[in-house]
Amino acid sequence: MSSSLLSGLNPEQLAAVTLPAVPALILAGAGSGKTRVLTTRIVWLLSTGQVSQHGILAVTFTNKAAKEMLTRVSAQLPINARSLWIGTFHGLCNRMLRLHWRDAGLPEAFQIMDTADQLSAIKRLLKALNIDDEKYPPRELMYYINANKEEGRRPAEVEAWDQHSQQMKQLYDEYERQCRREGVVDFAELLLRCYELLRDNAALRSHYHARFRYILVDEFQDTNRLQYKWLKLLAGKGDPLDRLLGKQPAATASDEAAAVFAVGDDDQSIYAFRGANVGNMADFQRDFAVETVIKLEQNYRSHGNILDAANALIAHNRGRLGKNLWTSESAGDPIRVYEAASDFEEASFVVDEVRNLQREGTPLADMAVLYRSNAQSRVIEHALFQAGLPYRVYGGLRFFERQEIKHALAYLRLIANPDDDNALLRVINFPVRGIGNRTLEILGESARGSGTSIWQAACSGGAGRSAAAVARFVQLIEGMRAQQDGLQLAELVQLAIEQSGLIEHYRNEKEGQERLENLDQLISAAAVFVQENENDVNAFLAHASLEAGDHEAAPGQDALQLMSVHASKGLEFHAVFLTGIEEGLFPHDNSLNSPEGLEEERRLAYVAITRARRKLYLSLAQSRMLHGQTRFSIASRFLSEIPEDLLKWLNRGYAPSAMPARKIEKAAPEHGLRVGCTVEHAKFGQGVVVDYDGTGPGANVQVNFGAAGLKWLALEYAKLKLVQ
DNA sequence: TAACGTATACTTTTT
DNA sequence: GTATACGTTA
Repeated sequence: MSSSLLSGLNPEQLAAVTLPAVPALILAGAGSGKTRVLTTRIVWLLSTGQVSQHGILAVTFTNKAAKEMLTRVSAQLPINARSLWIGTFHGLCNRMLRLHWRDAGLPEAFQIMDTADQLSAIKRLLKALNIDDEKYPPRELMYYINANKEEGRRPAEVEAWDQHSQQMKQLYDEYERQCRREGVVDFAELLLRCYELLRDNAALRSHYHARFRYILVDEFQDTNRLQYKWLKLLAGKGDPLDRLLGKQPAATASDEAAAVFAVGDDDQSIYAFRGANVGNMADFQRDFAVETVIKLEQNYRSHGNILDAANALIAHNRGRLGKNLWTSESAGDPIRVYEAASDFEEASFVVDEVRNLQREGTPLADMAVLYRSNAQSRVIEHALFQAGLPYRVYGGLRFFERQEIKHALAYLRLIANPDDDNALLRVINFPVRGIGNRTLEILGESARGSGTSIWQAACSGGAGRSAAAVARFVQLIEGMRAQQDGLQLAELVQLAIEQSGLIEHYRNEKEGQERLENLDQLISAAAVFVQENENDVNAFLAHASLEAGDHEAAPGQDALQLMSVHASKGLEFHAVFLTGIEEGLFPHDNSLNSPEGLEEERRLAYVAITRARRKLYLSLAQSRMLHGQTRFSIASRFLSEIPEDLLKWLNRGYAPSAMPARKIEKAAPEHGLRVGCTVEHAKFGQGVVVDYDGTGPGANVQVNFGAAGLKWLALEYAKLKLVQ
């Protein structure tokens, strides 16, 4: 082992990297060198000969993180990237299911549905079963199905008390049937199927159990219940319930269990809304009898004031595992706070300040504007555009989600598996070939009547008036299928987009130029995929579903980074502008119903603050356009949770001279209060007048007190003091 | 069958 | 304010 591998690690990092084969929980604070610890441990394990490349499994949440890990490991060791099982939960499960499709009860060419595919599959199911989608909204059903799968529950295990829940359960069951009939799996199914495969197949389980002696988990706080159960099974810790049911042999001796190295930060858990369960961290310690907990608290990213602010803020959360970041860096600049009269003014503040920083030599790409919700980006984008500052917005449509790409992939899917009704319905009439709704209804009914796919129904004719058009479509697909042998993947893609008429169609469309370019890029993507992986359509299609591509606009040019706080997790910037720290926005109104919701918002703010290396700006707007109307708000409670001495108000005492134009619909009130005024209440503190009713002595005003809520008050009794 | 217009809703998001 | 979804009309 080269000594340089471990040099430069701090004592805690070194301890974590060189742990023996024991279960361990690493609490890695923001900027504490988490990725470095993970990759160095892998390299250390391999280079000291403790384990072979086959014996390690490392799992992450995002493809980006997996790629990063693989790149860093292979930079330090000559490894065969394919023999190392480093990937996302879904990627690794897909890998296992492709290897054991028969044991998993899947067709060899099973296809993966992304969220959009799943939603349309559900809509189609509801239509076929004649279910009122007002009473059973497709989105709700999708959420229900995924939530159950992520708890590891099949329809049979779902409890149902009343009529509605029984129907939901029934629909879950029907949905599964439909998926089976069409040979498709959704994202949650990949995990559940893989879990069940290991649970029910003792031979496979012991094979993988013997193989993966070291399991490393990144972002452990974001795991959901099913992911945790999967990990437990893979590590040889079994599932106590299944053991009781006799579905699994008695517990293997604990020394046989794989060494699970879980890295996470409970303070950065911001995905509870999509099923992440921070409780897994406590469960892990209990279930695996974890004795080694290492805290990485030294932060190598930010200046002291920024860390102090983050620490002070997050200290307001309860039930933390406990951690305090520190740095050997100086305190640095204070955190600058700017209170703007409107969202426009907030945006122009950002523009001015970005220009200043740029003049000082900070590259635009090293500055980020963060916001709680994507809708906030518009105003900022507008201001940046006007100012001629280049910027990039994260969170747009991704490559494999583009309409033209999904269409092209649908043809490929039909080549691989014509029973994929989702794919068939997407393109049977695109480009238009005179197959309308009525025809599809007939085909759908006929398919359902005989329990087959629509493709089968289309093949057996009987499509009514459009029979000829349907027959031509069947021939088209059959023709493509017949030609696929011996073709390179890229050639097959080209063939599909040409023969389907997609190229022709977009060539005739006014705005089709970009789409044509994207289709061209798809051919290139296929060529690259074959280089890096294998010449296999199914593998390519899985790749397209699991790795929808970059979320960002074209890189290259130096550009300011715009993104939601969620999207910023894991990134860092010289300067960070956290905008819209207002009650109702951040914390968001929808999160205020529960204490857990508020705590997640606070963690979100913690994540945002800890993205900044040197300069942090917090800004808010007293009024902003939201959903087409002006909203007034007061400063976020999070602002008051940061010690005042860390903050530098750039315009405190600033009088809102230019209150935004607002149509006066009501007579001028006699009480002198106007919408937008700040008032003080003895009990509720400061708030903003949002609305009023009446003008005389019996008048009521509605005030947003932020933390204390939105309240209607009778002016006569509530002694409101006008502030400023 | 397709295009066009009006109604509706809407935090955050990876796989 | 904007995207999307559905219903109506040519």
